[in-house]
Amino acid sequence: MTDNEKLAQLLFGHIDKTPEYYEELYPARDLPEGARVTRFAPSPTGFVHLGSLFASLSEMLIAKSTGGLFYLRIEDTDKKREVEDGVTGIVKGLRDFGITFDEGVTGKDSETGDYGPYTQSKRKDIYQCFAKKLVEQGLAYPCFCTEDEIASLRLKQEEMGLDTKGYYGQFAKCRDLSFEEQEERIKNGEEYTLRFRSPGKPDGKVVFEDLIKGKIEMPENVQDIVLLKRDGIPTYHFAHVVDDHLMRSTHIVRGDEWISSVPTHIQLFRACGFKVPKYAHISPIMKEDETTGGKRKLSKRKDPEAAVEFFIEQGYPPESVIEYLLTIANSNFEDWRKANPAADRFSFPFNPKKMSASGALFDMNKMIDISKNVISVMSAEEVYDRTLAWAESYDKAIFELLSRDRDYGVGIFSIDRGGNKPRKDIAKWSDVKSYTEYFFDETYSEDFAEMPENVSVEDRIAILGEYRKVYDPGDEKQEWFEKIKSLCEPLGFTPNVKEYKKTPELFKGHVGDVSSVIRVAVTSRKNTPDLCSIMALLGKEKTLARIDSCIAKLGGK
RNA sequence: GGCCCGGUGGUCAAGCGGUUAAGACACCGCCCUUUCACGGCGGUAACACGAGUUCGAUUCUCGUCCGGGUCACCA
Repeated sequence: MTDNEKLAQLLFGHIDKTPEYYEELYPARDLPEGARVTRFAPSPTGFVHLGSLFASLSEMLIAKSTGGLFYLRIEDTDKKREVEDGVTGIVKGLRDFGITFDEGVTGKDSETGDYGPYTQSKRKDIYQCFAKKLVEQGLAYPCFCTEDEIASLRLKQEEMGLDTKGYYGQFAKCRDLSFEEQEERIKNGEEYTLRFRSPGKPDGKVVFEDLIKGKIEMPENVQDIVLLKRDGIPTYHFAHVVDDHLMRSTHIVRGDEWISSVPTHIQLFRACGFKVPKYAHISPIMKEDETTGGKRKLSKRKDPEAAVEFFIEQGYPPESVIEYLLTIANSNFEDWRKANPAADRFSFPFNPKKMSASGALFDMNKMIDISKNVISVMSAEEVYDRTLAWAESYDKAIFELLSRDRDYGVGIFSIDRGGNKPRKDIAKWSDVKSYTEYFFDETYSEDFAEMPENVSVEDRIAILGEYRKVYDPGDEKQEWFEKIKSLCEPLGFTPNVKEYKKTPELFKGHVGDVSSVIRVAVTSRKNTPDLCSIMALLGKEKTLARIDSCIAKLGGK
C-alpha cells in the first residue's frame, strides 16, 4: 500500500463505493446524435433573478431544440445562502414563466429522474468517493491551514506585490507533508480541507472554445483549490465537475462571471478522467446606473426589476417577459415572431452562438412595447380573466369592481379589440386600473380639465345640450356618428376635417372637437377607445346623467 | 494590480475586407382618422481613439482609453 492509498483510507475509510460503481449507476444517456443535455443549477435562495430566468430559458431552449434534456439541480453546498422553502420558490418562480424540467428537483423534497439525487447536499458520498480516488492518485491532499493563515498569506503576497496570490507552489504549505505527519495531525483531530494538487505550470496556457465568447486563451490554473471544505462538503468547482459528469451534462450554460474559473474546471475534469463538457458563458443583463452614468449588472439589492417576481407583481404577463428575454438572447427572434405570429415561443430555433458577447442593458420601453403586443392579441375574455387573477392578489379594489359583473368587464375589454388592428393600451394588468376607471361610478371622477381648449365654455354647453336631444342609445355606430356630425354646422363647426384644415378661419373647429367635448363629458378623458361603444356599455341612464352633470358643472342648466 | 471578456445611433442589435452601415424600441413629422389608438410613410441619430496590414478597413493586427468580470473553506 502506498502512502497515498493509506492516506485515502485514513481520510475516506467510510467510503465503500468506487468511481466505477457510479459510472455504471449513471450510464451515458441514450439520446439522439446532437442532443444536448443542459441544466439549471441555482442555490436555494428562493429568489429568481431576471438573469437566472434568462439563463434557464436559454438552457431549456438549447435542450429542446436539439431533442435533448434539461434538468434542475439544487446547489445547496453553502448553508449560509439557504432560505427556507427556497427550492419551492425557485421551482414555482420558473414555472410561472413556462420554464419546466425534464428531470431533477421538483419540489421541497421531491425529484424525478435516474441521475439523482439532484440536490448536492444529498450527494456527499459521491463527492467523497471521487475525492478518495484523487487522494489515492496523489492528486489531492489534506490542508491543515486555518482560514486566518490563508488570509495572512494573502496579505503577505500583496505586500510582496505578487500578481498571482493564493495557495500554490511554494505557498502551498501542506502540499508535501509526509504521510506520518498527516496521519498524526488527523489523529489529533486537527481539522482540514481537501485540496487539489494542481498540475498547472506557471507559464502554461489553456485554450478552450466558448460557444458564446469564442476561442479563449488563459493561463493554466496553478492554485491548489479547495475540493472539500472543512465539513466535507464540496466547493462549487468540485461539485460542478462530478455532478455534471455523472449527470451527463453536455453543455454548461452559466453566467460569464464563471469564465475565469474554466481553467480550473478543465483541469479538474481531466484529473478525474472525465470528458470536458462544452461551455457557454452568457453575459449578464445590465442596468443603467444613474449615479455613475455607466452600466452595471442588474442588482438584486438595488433594482426591483432584478427579481422576476417584480414582473408578476406589476402584472406583466409572463410570456411578455419571456418574449422580451428572447429578443435579447437571439436578436432574430423578433423577425421569427413576425413570420410566425402564433407559434409557440419555445419552438423558436434558439442558437446559443447568436447570443451577445456583451451585456445588454435592460430596456423597459422595449419590454412594455412587447407586452402591449402580447396583450393586444388576447381575447377580451382572457384579458378579463387574467386581470382578475392578478388583481385578486395585487389590487383588491379593481378585483372587487371587475368581478362584480363579468359581462360588463368583458364588455370593457371587447371595445376595439380583435381584428388585425387592435389597440395597444395595456402593457400590464396594473394598467387596467386607469384604463377602466371611468366605467365605474366608484372610480369615475367628474373632471373635465381635458376639454378641448379651442372650444369655448358656451360652445361646450351648447354641444352637450344639443347632443343630449338627439342621443339615442339604440343607434348603431354609423347613425351615432351621423348625429354628432349633424350638430356641427348649426353651432359653427364643420363635420369635414379636411375642409377645416383648408380654411380653419371659417370654423370654430371640426367634428373631432365636437366629439371630444362629448367624450370628455362622458369619460372625463380625451383618450379613450371607441366612444359609441363606451356609451352603449354605460347605458342610457348613466350616459345622460354624466352629460347633464357636465353641463351643470360648466355652468349651464 | 494580474488575468479574461467586451466597445456599431439614446437602447437592443445586423453586418465580419469594398454596403447609400439593415431592422426593432424610444423620439419627431406627415398621412389615414369623429377622438384616442392601430396602421402606413418619412426623419433625427452610430462603427471609442491612434497606429499598422491592405488597392481598400466598422470588419484583420497592435497600442491607448472606456466599460464589465474575476482573483474565498460563496455560488
